[in-house]
Amino acid sequence: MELAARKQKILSAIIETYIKTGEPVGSKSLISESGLDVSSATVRNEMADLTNRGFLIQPHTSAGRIPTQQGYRYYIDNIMSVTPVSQRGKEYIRSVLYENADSPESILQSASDIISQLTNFASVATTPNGEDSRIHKISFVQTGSHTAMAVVITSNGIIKTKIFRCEFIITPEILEVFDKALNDTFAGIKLSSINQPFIQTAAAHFGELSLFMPGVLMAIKDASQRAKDVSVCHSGYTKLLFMADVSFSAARGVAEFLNNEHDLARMLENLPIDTSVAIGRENSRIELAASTVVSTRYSIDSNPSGVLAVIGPLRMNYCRVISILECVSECVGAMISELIEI
Amino acid sequence: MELAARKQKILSAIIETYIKTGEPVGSKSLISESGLDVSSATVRNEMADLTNRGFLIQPHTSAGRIPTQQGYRYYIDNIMSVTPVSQRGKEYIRSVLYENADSPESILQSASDIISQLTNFASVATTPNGEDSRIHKISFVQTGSHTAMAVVITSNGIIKTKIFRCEFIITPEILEVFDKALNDTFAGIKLSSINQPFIQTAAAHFGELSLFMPGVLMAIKDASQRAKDVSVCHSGYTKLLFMADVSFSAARGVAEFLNNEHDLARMLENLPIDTSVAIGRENSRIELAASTVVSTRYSIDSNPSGVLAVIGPLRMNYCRVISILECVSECVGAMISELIEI
DNA sequence: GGTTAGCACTCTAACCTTGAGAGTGCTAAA
DNA sequence: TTTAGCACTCTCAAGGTTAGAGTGCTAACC
Repeated sequence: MELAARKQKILSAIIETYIKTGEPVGSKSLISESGLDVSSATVRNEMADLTNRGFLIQPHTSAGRIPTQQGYRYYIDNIMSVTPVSQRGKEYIRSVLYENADSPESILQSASDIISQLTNFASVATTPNGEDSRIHKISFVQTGSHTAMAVVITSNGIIKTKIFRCEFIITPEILEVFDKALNDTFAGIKLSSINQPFIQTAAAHFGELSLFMPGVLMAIKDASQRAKDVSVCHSGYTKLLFMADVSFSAARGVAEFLNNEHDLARMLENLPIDTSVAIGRENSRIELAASTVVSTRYSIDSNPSGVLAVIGPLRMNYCRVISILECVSECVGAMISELIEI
Repeated sequence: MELAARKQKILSAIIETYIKTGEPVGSKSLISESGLDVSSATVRNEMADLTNRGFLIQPHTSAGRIPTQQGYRYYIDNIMSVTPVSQRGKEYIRSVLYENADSPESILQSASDIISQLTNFASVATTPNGEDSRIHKISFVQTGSHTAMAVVITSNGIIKTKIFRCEFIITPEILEVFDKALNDTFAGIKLSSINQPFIQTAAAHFGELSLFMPGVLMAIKDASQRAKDVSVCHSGYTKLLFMADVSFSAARGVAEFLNNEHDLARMLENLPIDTSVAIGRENSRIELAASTVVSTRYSIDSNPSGVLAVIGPLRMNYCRVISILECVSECVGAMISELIEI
């Protein structure tokens, strides 16, 4: 549905005013604020039409108009143009991310923090999906007389550790045996194929050595599992409380959904590759029917990987949020790519 | 201030009814619910007296009474008796904690989770203070051609890792040199003395070897720092939203305080050793003036260590919360002690 | 002296009414 | 096609009313 130029202009002005003020926008206040060169009556006619077509609604007869989900959608798709973050802003973002650039997880946590800080909304970031990555190396560190830590390093740079316990006293020699046997067995194996049957087959393969191994094998399975699973960093959840135009019970629903890492990860996994905006009921989850999720994926070595997203009310400065997300995404992608190459 | 037996009985009945219902308790409804063998007029006289003495207040003239901070205090100190968690409950708690019993941190996270789940309030748990503990061992794991992970194990069983980067290509031989040199230097050193000057002295001591070491030394300093610092596990923060008798802005203040890990850790550090209840303004933090913090410390090898705490409204079932906290505390202490011995 | 029945009193919460203000849609004229 | 004008609608805030809950006080009772 194409809108005439003036209708677009009026829709745009209403949305931008509403985003700024949070108040329903009336015909009179609109012309005084946005410098449209027509009378309020003309604006009223246009508004009535935009309302009929579903771009605006009136909370009640004597109130101004506010944008509908469809109104925001049209604005985002056809009117809004995103200006990238300024050079100075970009440098600031990069410097903040750089402070904790040791591991993908810490970069993503910083990313989530800074997105939340800059947008003032809740923010989440997922680690790259490890479904296709493989075991690169397994190492062991003795941590006690009966305990040791397995360190699993994957081909996509994720490092997971797991402490395990043995019935017998651990010696450097035993760890060496573990190291050799397990790297022989696991190196190059896809994380997704390390499941219970695989572990059992491996144990059988080790013969009598396997008697020593239940703890080790479970530790490796656990660490591989966690390396494969997408984990979710988040920041600024308390900011959800201050989404004024959302009811208390809706905020409660959102908070509970976000705290359920499993469901959240699944929803984030299904988001598209490009920057996208899911407004209200466009979201796949009913809990988010009164929220907007703006998301993008960062790329590692040009392959789209994890998600960065902002969760906020429908009424948000989409331009600003998208530009921040894209800037952080670019920096995160570059940093993680660099981290893995080395 | 000692209260006569009947006054105690009435105060107790009012508090217990109020905790259950959340409604101000009137003289008439009190006798019908709590089986006191006197008339409502007598109860009214006693209530008037308890109000004069500061144990109760009336929200307004025509409402019933609700307990004041002082009322709760008297109830907790002189009336309430805590019945320990049932055997079955205890077994349940232990089994949940056992699922993730690899490290102190994971035990404490599970502890926080289960406390929040059982009490339906927000819960926090701190790791043991590492101020007095020492470096037990440092190990290295190669993670990339230019990166490696330092693993710092402390005398109190905390294990921290930190990835660092070197300008040169890392080989097993180099890591061996690091291992030897650094264990010689750091083993037995108190975490609290590993600061910037110490690192510089150590670097000077290494002579030309130190040129290779800036990344390593910083990694060890960082890991030691984190092993020393108390870290805070938390759970159920969203439950703060549903504390009905607290205003929205107060909930906001609490949420923001809890999200500030540094201030929160400092407050928790200053809590007493025994189980304690800080009601409303008894809390050291102004943000918690409308909340109650119930806390206890778990003991590692009979030494009081970190804190387990519940943060909720004044109106909570203190009996139940205290018994749950003490039960979890006992289990956590035993598990961490066991973990370290091994 | 402690306890109780009775009663006047107070206060809130819920409801209604009212008026001001904001914004609209429609109509007729430009 | 645009605009001025106007009657209309609806919300919000303020003020008023009523029912109900709970109180404190007094006088009688044990």
